[in-house]
Amino acid sequence: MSERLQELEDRTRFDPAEAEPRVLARWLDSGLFHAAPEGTAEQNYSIAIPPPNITGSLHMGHALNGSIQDTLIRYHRMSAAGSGSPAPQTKWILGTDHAGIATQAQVEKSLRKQGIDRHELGREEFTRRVWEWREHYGHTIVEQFKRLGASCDYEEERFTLDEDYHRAVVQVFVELYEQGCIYRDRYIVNWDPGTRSAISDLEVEEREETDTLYSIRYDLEGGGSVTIATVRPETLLADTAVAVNPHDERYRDLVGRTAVLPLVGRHLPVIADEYVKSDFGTGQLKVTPAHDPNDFEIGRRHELDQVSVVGEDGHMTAEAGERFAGLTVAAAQKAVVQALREEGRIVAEEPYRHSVPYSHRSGRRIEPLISLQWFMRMDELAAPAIEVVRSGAVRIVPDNHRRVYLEWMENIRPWCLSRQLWWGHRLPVYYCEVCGETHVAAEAPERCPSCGGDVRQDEDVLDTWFSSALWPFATLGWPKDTPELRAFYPTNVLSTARDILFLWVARMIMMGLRFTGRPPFQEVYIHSVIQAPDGRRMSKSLGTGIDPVHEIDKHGADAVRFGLLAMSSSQDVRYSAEKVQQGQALANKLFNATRFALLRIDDLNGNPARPGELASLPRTPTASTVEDRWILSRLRQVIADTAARIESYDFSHAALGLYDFVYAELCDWYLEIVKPRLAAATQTPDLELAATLLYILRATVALAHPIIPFVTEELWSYLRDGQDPDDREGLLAGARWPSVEGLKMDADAEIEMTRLIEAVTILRGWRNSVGARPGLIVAARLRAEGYESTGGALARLGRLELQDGDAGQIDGEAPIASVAIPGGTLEVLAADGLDLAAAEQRRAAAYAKLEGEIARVQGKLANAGFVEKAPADVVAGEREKLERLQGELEAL
RNA sequence: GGGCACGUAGCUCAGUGGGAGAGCGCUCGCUUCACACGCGAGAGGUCGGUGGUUCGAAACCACCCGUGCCCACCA
Repeated sequence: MSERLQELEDRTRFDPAEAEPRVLARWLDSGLFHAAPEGTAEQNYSIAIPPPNITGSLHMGHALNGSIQDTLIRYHRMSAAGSGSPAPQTKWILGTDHAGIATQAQVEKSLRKQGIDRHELGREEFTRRVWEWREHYGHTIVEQFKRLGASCDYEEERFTLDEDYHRAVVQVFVELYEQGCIYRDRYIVNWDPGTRSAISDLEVEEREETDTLYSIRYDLEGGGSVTIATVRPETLLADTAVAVNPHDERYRDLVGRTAVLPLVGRHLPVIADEYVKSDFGTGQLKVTPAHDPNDFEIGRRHELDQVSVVGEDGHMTAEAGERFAGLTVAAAQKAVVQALREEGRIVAEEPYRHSVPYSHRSGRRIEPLISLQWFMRMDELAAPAIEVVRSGAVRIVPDNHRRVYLEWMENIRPWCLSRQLWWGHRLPVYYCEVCGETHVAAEAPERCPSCGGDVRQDEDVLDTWFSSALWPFATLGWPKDTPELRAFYPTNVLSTARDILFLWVARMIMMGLRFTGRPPFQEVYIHSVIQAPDGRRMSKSLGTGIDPVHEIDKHGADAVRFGLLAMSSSQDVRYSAEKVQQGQALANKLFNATRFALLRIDDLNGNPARPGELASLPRTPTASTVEDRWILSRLRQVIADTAARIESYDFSHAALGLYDFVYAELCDWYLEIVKPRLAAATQTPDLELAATLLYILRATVALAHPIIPFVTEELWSYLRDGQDPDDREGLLAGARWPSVEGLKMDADAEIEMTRLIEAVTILRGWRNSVGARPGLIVAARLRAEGYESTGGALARLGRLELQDGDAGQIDGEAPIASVAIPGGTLEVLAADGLDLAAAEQRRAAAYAKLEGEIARVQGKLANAGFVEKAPADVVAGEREKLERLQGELEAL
């Protein structure tokens, strides 16, 4: 026995903590994960990772998506191996996102702990500190992806703020500006007082809340009054009109009159606008153009004044008047209500349930306010992006997301691009200090091109998603025409969670089409969201988060990968520790099955000390026994199923199908059946069995590799024969996907084995019910058809001593019991100490059940409707079934 | 308000037109010479409800009840 096998013999269980770091190191050293920029994207396979934030650490979503992508990548890398010369390349594009707001907030927080405010440092020093922070902490998540076994191209890690990347961003901005898509406007935006920046519509989260709806009376000049309703009385200070619906008969006379704003005394015109719903409240609406998006539109239509009373810091401005200036919005609300009450202007107060906007970033309540920002018109970019999805050039899986995408795109609105932050891509916009002209250019002008005056760059940075939108091509060197771009763009699939379908996926499609003329990927796979076991959202703040790295430490990366894939489905799922356990069990099972077989093969080989011997075994198994033919037939099936399931993103069935094959077919039946052959072979070498076993194990380990790469790689180091030219670096990660060529679908073997399995199961049940201990060998006589090749296995697995003899007696003895099995019966002869009463009970129950089934089938066949209308094969099937059941009944 | 899902064994989920399944948990038995993270055998289900289509419905349709998610500018 070789030293390695000797060592294997002592390892009775697979220890991920010990093996995984070792395997990972070999992978990283091998260079196998690096894809050479050769060939075309049509030949190659590529995926661009959704770039994790540098602030992040691996959470369940990353772990699931990492498992999904790595399964795809490894499967395709293996499929490519040996498929041509040179083999197609498989690349998983890796990188991280600078994540403007999130990162800035994180670094600000850590500075604050040291008592430093970013404004003390100034912009340049602050961004320097962020870069420093990134050097220290920004790679955590990449290291964690390695723990998961993710086979990204680590040799080329991108970052959305790299110089090259920045050039791409600037070029896109400048072009879109020159084409008139990007413009600057004073517009009402979602202002986040927490980050003190504008944010986009998509970063706003609505929450249902109960507030007080106040009805407030405004006097009209010349007598009379109007009554408006509001949940935000403090914004009344910024009212510049009162509006009614033009078709509202009640208020026709009011239009054109003037209302007097309480507390302030401002004169407000009463205007007519279609927006006002006559049937809501009093049908009279206060108009606050500076603090409500709808009122802003009304204001534009009627050229109303804009009075801003809420400032960017979330406090009331000077325009709110002396009494309120400087108060927080909440305090101002109380003060305004108090003042109105004193004046007797509050007509009614009632609780009111409505949705309130909050910042997804800071958690603070959004203050709509007017601000000078950069925007991008989207309709022109959206049109082709709608078309590619509509036509199927880009396929969204599962396809119920397709409609959601299309509907959003069809109603797309301008995108607020600028953010009042320091960390990010600074806008390539320059203003002349002298003539005030705006210049948008890739290179900063030294002086104003118009008047020669000094220029200053816009202070703002771009929304992070603007740079993310370029990810699939900016990472490959665009706008230069690089070999990388030719080899890997467009990518094959984008795998991501649903929550960034609009934020990111839609924008990548738009930008990809606009700047490369092609969609950035052919398919979008939207994976599940993993919820906490109790169905709540997994989140740190709720305390419901489960740390995948911790789970990897505990159960191994294979277990976590298997578990997550097995959990995933087309909808959200709850985290299932049991599935991870199942994965761990599978890894261990496969390890032990291989270990067992290898140690026996060493014996079979007939020669203890020649490791090369295995290599000289026949490459293709010559299956001559029924169990060999059967397992190879099943192997063919599981290889084909697994491939089809991976390719159709059906990961849970890929994982569970693999589990079933390994557990049930390979271990419970095949290995159990061949054990006597293995035992016999210790005397006489059995190279045919050795070859078959090796063949099956190599194929099984290889087909499991995309899902559980670590344990399979470890096993490959024992199984590889060193002769395969495609066995790159001696690693399974570079070996080829098992072929179904040479594997036959063997229907006869499947029928025979199914019969055997059923018979053994029935027999074991019988033994259990009569209290036959495993050690007790029961003498029996087989009176059934179809066990010509499997009788030996039946005897061994059923712990029987099969005897020949005429029906009805042996040595003058009549059978003491009979057990119905497919194709006949098994007559049990003398056996002491069996609880035959229990067996009789069991038999009676089986009999009753059979009778019931027969009655049901007979009823069906007696039904004229069924016989006439059901398909012929179904009817024939029922007839056959009836016959079989009657035979079984007879036997009982 | 509009849209998309989901409701199957104690738990988490498969199954989507012809004999109710898996993993875990539970019960019983087993140190059977790979694995006790193991092996074998069991118990456990009016497939949310009602009606319809069909020879036949867990599956298809309608409505109802319950749960979740997304989108949306009614103060």
